[in-house]
Amino acid sequence: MKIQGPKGTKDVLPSQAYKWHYIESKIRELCSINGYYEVRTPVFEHTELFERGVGETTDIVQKEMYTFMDKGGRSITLKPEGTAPAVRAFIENNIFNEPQPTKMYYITPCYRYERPQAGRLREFHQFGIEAFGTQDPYIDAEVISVGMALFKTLGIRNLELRINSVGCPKCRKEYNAKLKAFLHPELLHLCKFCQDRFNTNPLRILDCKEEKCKERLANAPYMLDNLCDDCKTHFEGLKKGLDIIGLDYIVDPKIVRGLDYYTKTAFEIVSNDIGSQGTVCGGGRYDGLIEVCGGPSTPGVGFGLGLERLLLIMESQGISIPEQEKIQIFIAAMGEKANDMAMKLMFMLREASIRAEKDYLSRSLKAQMKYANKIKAKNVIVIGDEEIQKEIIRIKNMENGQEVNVPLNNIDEIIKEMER
RNA sequence: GUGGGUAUAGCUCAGUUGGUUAGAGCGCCAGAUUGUGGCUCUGGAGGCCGUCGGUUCAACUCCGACUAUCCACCCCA
Repeated sequence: MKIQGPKGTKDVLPSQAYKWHYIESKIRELCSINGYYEVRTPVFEHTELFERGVGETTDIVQKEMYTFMDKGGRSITLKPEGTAPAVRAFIENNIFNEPQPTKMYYITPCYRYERPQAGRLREFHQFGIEAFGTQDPYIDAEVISVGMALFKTLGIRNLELRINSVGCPKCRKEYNAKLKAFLHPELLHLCKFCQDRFNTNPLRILDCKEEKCKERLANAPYMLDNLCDDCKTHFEGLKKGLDIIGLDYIVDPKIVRGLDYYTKTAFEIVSNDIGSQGTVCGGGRYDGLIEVCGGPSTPGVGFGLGLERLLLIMESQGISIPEQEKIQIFIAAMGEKANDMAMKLMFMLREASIRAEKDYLSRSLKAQMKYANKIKAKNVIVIGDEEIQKEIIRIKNMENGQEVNVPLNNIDEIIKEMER
């Protein structure tokens, strides 16, 4: 019986890995320019970190985590997101004692037990950044700008930046009461999902796509209109910050984040090109999270960005990625002696950092030429008895078909000829 | 967790109203005079038609279950 990869996982094959390398290199370059430094945290953490950090009531914690007992009887969970582990590392290593803000980024696999669909896997990869230690709304704008800059450098178009404020614990509590008071008499007229949401996540009701719900909720109060002075000032600061750096945005009072830790700023970057899972980047501020995880009261802001979704958008927009480097020279050999010579020559060329390759399947010369063509080798060296005897090899340029003779033992000359 | 689609060669897919040796294109391998690729031509390998059960004289084709996969809901990156 054939063994398959687990549901919701995807191999990145050798012929495709260059796409990931390309995106990762762009990310690292961008983070460096913006002053974010990489943090690498384990793929698994104590379950409690996510229960506290992500929130006990969230779908992620309640039904989507890969949780198991290790042999020491500890409850372990594969990370479902990157922020909580980054926060844990920040606290555990006392980074809060260093000059603030602390700006870090990560590229990491994440695990969520969900039904796979377009743009959603059980193992997926996230690029995220976090800025700890300041409440300045301009750093919220900076964080958003890093996400937007990545899309820009990759040539991705047609994205929408949507921003909102989800308030702070103080004003959210008042607002929740107000919202529930509004919703309660409407409850029977809403769809069954919304009736469930009333208890679990009333904010989500505002985002329901059912027509009848939309009608009933036309006059519902929004968090955005009920912010306390502090949160209101912060949101104005964010908008001003985005204006200053010239980022277009849409204020969308319906944006809700699914993780409990968000406060004030919430934002999404959305694409219409990849099906229903259009949010490619989502994030916001989480001023209570570090304290909840056992650290000193410290504000923070960040985002997570799905790399598979990023790749999907690039694919659907026909954005080309520089291909991986091809073999520079293929060494075709005829006969045992020539094969030994090819082996030696190949390693000498590689020592000189030339991407050289030879035949390993005892193919005929013709088949070796075909193979060289197929792997897009730029040049082919042909070695046979005649060449060994004369100590001269022939280099063929595969683009124009021209051949030249070069002394067998002169690596410099060979390299010069093939770069011609 | 809920709903819908799909399952035939390595890949993308055909396969007539159930009927006898299951096909194509691409890919792979080998040839087209003796030591040279791309184009073309010829040949070859490769399928328990997802699995199990049922209907039938007869099932790739019809029915059921299971599994896998895709898409959508939920939710999220």
